[in-house]
Amino acid sequence: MGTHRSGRRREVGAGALNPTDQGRLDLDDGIIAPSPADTISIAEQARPSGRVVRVLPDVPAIDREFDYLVPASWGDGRADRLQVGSMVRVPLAGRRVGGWVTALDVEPEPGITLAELAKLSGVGPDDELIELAGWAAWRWAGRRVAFMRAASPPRMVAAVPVRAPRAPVPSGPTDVFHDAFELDVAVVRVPPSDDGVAVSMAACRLGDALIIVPDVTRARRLAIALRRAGVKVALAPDDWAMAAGGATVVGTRSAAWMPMPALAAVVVIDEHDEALQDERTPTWHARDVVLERARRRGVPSVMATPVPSLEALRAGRLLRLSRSQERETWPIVEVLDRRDDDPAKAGPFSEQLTALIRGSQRVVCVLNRKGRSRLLACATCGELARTDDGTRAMVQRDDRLEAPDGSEQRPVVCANCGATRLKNLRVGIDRAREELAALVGEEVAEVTAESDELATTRVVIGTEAVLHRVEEADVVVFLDLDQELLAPRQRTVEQALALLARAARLLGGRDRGGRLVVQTRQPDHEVIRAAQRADPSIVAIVERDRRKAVGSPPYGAQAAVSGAGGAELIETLGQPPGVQVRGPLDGRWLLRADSHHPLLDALAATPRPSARVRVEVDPLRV
DNA sequence: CGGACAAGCTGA
DNA sequence: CAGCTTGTCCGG
Repeated sequence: MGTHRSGRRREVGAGALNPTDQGRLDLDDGIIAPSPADTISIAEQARPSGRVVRVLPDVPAIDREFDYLVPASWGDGRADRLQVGSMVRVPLAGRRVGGWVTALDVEPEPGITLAELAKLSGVGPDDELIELAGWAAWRWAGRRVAFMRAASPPRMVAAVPVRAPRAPVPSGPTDVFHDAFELDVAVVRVPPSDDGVAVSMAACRLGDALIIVPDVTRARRLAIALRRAGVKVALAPDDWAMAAGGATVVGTRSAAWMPMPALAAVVVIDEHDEALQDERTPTWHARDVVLERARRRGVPSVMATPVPSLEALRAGRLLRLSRSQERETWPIVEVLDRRDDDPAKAGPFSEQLTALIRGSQRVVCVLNRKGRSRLLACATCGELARTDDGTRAMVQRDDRLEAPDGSEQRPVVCANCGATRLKNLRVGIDRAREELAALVGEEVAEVTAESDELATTRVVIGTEAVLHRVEEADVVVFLDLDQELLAPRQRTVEQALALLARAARLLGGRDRGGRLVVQTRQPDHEVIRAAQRADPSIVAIVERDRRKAVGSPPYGAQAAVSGAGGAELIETLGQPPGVQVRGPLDGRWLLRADSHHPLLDALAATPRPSARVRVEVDPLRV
């Protein structure tokens, strides 16, 4: 043996991934003809007589299926309980590993001595989820095992409970949500303070619904609300067994992989939220997983969000309130233009702002300090140091201004007045808190993601996390929205508007009188205009045109390749038709294509090097 | 991933 | 050339 090693290459042809058959990756090895010596040994091998099943071992690096014999001793009933998706333990290369049964009663490849299954551990993902895992492995250039894990119960489940007859859910209003489920895929633009109960109830009236929310707190709340209304709800991932028996499922992004034997409708609440995407590779997005699931099952999907992403708008039809109605659902937005403030002595608090904070009830100040990007402004005229297209902040490196990706450079000169002295606008949150406390003459609490007690002071300050920790406010102030507007990220602008929508949730609609205050040096920015006019379309249109022009998602496909094995992967990938390869920049390559298929098919057909590779499809940072 | 085995390196 | 490290292959 050993003479035909190099012939063992996995063939995953583009043909295996046409739209009707995307779930199947052909994982059989294309084995070349064995040598004569091998042929004799194969001929002498007796065909196994017992049942043979195919198993995908739970070892990400292997990502291949193997055949095993069902032990004769399993005639005690275990053999009957064995099904596609069963979780088993199998011997593999001298050790025992977990795995999933992916096919029953298969014809084993000849010439191989089969080992026996070692243990039947429990119930796992069904056919639908196994196929979906195959599709997701293609869609995010990941390993099937990663998705099979996501689709498996958190603790072993011995058997699926039999479901009691479904209690009817009382009929409800013929509202926008009712209409939305008449479409295949719909996006409903909801008020910023919408809690998702109405859309969820509309889904539950159709049968078992799969409902995705961005965080656990909302999942629990929603589950309680639905149970009160008489819906049988399984909370993901703990109620896995209940879901497998048939129930409405509510949960965070992991819920996208819960078993849904009687799926009737899919709901994604706060579709714009970045928490729906896994930041570890594979960087799968729960929205895209459940939309694909619904499509395959032929059931409707509704995404509800105050600020739909372009991906959502492209996937489904937009339904919205009338202009005047939608306007009522957003708070009043006040813009404090800081371009006129003396940059030499302007701190984070303008005079107007100080007065406003003194004269209000509950105030929440947001000063985001995520990311390391500094923000520079001209010390003379206050103009921000931005790239030519004005979309990103430039940083100072040695004697030059540079774009974060190095694509643009210029001397340290203000683009507006030509002055050469710049000032760093960044202020630490600690200093801002002290300054604010001195200005208002009272205690100001700092709220961070880590702080566990709710702040009791009238005025609080914090990073973005404060918007998740405080339920209600009369004034929410963004001390420095420019930080958000110029962050060197993909979807920066959409995320900035999402942040304002999140603040709007604490304030309620126009009639409550709450105020959303924004300090900025870009008062005409589309994000600010969109919030002022309560019209997220303003951002969507600008952003759509921008992304179409450069072909970024969803108007093109991107993948970032990095890690020790990156160079090798790029090498074997070569130059597939319709795929552009750029880089490396800081050890990272960027692949681009006009659509997913050429890019993802090429990645699927490229064997992974043994060294670690990170492939991010449609990455958040470019 | 982790074991097996081969090829390469070192020191006496 | 034993004894060890490093690299590559492969698993049913």
